[in-house]
Amino acid sequence: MITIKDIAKEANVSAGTVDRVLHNRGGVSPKTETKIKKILKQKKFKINLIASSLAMKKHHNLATLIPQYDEQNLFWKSPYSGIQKANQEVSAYGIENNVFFFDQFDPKSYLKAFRKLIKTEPDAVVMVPIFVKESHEIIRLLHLKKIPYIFLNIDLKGLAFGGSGYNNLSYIGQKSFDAGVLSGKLSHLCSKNGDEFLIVMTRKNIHDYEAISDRVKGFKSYFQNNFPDAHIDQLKFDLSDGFEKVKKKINAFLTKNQRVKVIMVPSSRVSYICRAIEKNHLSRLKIIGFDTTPQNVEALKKSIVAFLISQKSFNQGYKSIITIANFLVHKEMPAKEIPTPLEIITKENYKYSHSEERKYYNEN
Amino acid sequence: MITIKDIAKEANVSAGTVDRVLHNRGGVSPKTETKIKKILKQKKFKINLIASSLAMKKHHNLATLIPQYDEQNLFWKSPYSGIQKANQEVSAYGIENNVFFFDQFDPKSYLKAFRKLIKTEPDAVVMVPIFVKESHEIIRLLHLKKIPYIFLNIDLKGLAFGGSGYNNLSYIGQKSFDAGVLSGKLSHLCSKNGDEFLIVMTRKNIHDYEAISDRVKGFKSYFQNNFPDAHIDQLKFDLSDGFEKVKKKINAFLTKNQRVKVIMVPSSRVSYICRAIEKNHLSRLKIIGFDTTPQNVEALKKSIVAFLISQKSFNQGYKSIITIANFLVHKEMPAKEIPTPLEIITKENYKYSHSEERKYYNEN
DNA sequence: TTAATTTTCGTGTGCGTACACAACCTAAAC
DNA sequence: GTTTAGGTTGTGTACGCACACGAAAATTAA
Repeated sequence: MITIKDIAKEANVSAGTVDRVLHNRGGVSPKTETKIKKILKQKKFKINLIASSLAMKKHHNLATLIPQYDEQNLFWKSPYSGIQKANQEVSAYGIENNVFFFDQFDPKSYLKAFRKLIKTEPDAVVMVPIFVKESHEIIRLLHLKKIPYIFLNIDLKGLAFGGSGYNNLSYIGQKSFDAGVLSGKLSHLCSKNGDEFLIVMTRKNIHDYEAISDRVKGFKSYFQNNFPDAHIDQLKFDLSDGFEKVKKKINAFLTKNQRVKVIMVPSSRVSYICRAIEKNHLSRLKIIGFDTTPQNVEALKKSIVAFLISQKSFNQGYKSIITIANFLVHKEMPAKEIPTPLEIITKENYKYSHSEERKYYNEN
Repeated sequence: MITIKDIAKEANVSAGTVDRVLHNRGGVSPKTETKIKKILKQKKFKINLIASSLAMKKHHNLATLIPQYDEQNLFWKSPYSGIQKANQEVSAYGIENNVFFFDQFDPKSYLKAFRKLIKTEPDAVVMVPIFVKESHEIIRLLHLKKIPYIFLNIDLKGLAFGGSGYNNLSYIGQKSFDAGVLSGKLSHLCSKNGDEFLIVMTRKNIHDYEAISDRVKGFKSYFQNNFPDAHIDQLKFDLSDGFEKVKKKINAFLTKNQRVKVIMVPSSRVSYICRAIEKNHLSRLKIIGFDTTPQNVEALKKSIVAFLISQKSFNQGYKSIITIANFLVHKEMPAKEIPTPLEIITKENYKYSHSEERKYYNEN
């Protein structure tokens, strides 16, 4: 292993000088600089990240703003687990991450959590910008205080204060449109000529609306581009609709439209829909949904759901922290968009995915 | 962040003493030991791995034995890229990995590469045990020299020298049978009642035989368990069969058996088979194959292939090195089997997978 | 009681890098 | 020739931990 000292000796200078050219810190004569650079290349010197980050050890202070999960809504447990794992890893680099939770249905709790957050004077923020108006305020403040921030899971677009768009370092999440396209492809693959398709939308989590509508757009666009004659129906339910009403409506529809053979549910509530569908309909249906919530996986295992498209939200949470940590410690500029893989999950490959995640689920 | 010094101060001892109880190095009175342990727990002290591995700096010496890739056979490029990435990461931990290549069709080159390898006196070995007899010899020597080893990609089973099986620390690779089951599921999903299925086997890479036959077994077992009436045909080609012969045979078969609608190729040679099939047949076929070689991905993008099941061999290579590095540095015992996720790749989600891998492909 | 051991513990150094500070050297200004 | 400013370079310390060495304390033997 080549060290700075080795290079220094070779170039007849001190380690400090080598360090200066390594970091373009200036104050080195052109002559010695080129000399050192040559030796650096020749000996293939690579900075020892271990020693480097130990030496830096600027204690960084992160903050994360995400929705609280509960029994009814486990979706946000997964990214939180990923965040926890990342927290553990980066703590050795002198990075501490404070997580602040809010109620995903209550804008006020969102602002309240942020006020607590900002008091800790974080060096960077990871946030899930659920509420448009409130997020705008939050981002304005972050912008003012020059605190870098990244978006997790929701790619909020909005006019920033210097012009152009928000200045989030990066967005980490799924490309919902493409996920929809994929669901279209899968739907088509498991259909035959003459089959009809049904999209079932629930609007339980209003904030998902953007992502859900993008998925629907992607789904439709797949057929538009490849099989424009395909017949696609759509059912919409609202928060106010109780389970019984959903049940009635959907089964009536399926009875009337016997040629519907594939159902796509563009949200994580596919298992809920499945429960509403009567057995005699289920047998002819291929059902495709999103996200590997415990209930959805259950339906997958029972072969009620054919495919789940996972956004690997555990990895999203994990990656968000790692990304911003690398930015703080190694000044590594992240990509503006870090899309999550679109993972196709079936009964047969579920057990091989999410293995690290399961470890964390059980530990907490 | 809690440091050893913090603990030492709290316990009115020196850092050295704390270090002794942390590593069970003995020479500490029971009284102070319990006291320190209590504070350790109470303060939730975690060793700073960064500083730890910097201080240890035991220079470990790894060795890897894998097949050489070439233009004809790009399969092994992918794990090698993963290994390279891992090499770079662990080099900071004072771990150096020497890679030795051999010709995957030549047992002699396998032994020759190993002889070179063993001269470097490695502390641990990552190997792809392609040849049964020769591997037995190699493993015997490793066993004798008490050098730990792990299997990559091929889970060779054999009687060891103390009894029971080989003592590889771990196997990292795909569970071929389950991959076959998955291919069965996908095949069935994109078929309709009365469709027939065709398995096309090529035996170009003889060493894959085990994995390939396991995939076929898995495929069949899926139908056995779920749709025992399904009609499954099988075509086998040999090394000696030229492309023209393959073409003739397969097209004749497809002409004769018009009800064949799904083809499963249990190897990475699916694009080769596709090239052999005439256009008029292709249009009615759904084709499923394995591994994301450049040619296969090309066929996927052209919608000739419907699904590829990827074994993420880049990750396999990467993980093999990381695993053994963790074993050497942190004495972390790996799982006996580390199965790779069974990733389902379609035209629509390809671009979101293998993103890190592509980076390495381009760099090298 | 003192000497010889053994147990228990503190100190110091090094791992490779980052960075502040000090020291030096050159050349211009007086 | 002396001063001074500016450009260059060397030195020292810290980061948190591991480990060797030796000192102090406790125990046993004489």
